[in-house]
Amino acid sequence: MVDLCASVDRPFPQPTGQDRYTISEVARHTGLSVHTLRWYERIGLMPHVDRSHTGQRRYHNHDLEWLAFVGKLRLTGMAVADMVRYADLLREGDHTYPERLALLVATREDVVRRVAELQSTLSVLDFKIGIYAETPPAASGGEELPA
Amino acid sequence: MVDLCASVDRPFPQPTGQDRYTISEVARHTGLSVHTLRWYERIGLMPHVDRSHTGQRRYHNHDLEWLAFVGKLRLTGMAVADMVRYADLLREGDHTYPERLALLVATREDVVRRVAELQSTLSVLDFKIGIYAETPPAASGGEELPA
DNA sequence: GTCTTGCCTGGAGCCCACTCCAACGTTCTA
DNA sequence: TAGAACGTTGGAGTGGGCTCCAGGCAAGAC
Repeated sequence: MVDLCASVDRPFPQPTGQDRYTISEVARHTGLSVHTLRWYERIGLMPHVDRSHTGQRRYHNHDLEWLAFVGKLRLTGMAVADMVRYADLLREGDHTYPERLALLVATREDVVRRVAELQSTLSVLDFKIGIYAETPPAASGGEELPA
Repeated sequence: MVDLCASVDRPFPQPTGQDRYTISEVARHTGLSVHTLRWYERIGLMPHVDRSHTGQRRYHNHDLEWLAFVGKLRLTGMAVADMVRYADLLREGDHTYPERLALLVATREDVVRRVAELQSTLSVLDFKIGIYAETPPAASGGEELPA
């Protein structure tokens, strides 16, 4: 892809909106470390990041969007290997469409299940917290157990 | 604590309800591996498990209850180290009451935050899945990106 | 007796997702 | 021209949460 903004190779800070970011800017923006950004690239989770004429990474807005999506997948608890799989499928083209959809649907089901699990832990926690709230510190009533 | 069921040292399977379980029975019951059960004990997450006269572990119902609670904490995503901390606090007695309560409340807040995060990933997933559902495989319309 | 099954122990090993390191290059500021 | 600040690489290290292993004991079945 031709870089339309290459006239000035602006080397430093840059308040966003320029579609040409250094690795540390992206780190600040995404909350990922520069280590992690480079690692994502090495393992194939981040496709072909553009480089400046001196070989430094220059991220574009579409890279930030991809990273945002990856961030969401990370929040779902999806394994990094599976995200790499998804990225691979995208690269491979249209015929991988069913597998990609299946991956997303499976992930969605996972998330729904995990939400339910968390809700169940919430009721246990609320029950315990309720006991603590009712019971004066001295008289430990319905307590768990440790000897 | 005196073991009221010790007359017969029943060596094998045992359908639950006897308040005297071998490690493999507990593993089956909890879904944890025997390795993990021993490991929990080593790191102080499991207090003083009773032993048979030959030195084998004999779990009681209160141990199963504790393990069930630990299982819930595990589902919350609480670190094992924090669970150990909680177990330690219980052992230390009533004066640790405020810290225990604080731990549970903090965990609860964590869970609530995680549920919100998961809900937000759900809407992203649904959006993507929607795109896949609308778009015929051939014409990949609003796709993410990988080059 | 010996075979099998189940249990014991301490310590090593494994997988995941980073995280850091050494050695070096590039560019801006003074 | 020097120094600071940022960037590059491949490979090693870290921490969490298990997981496995070797070597051995105990007890029922044949």
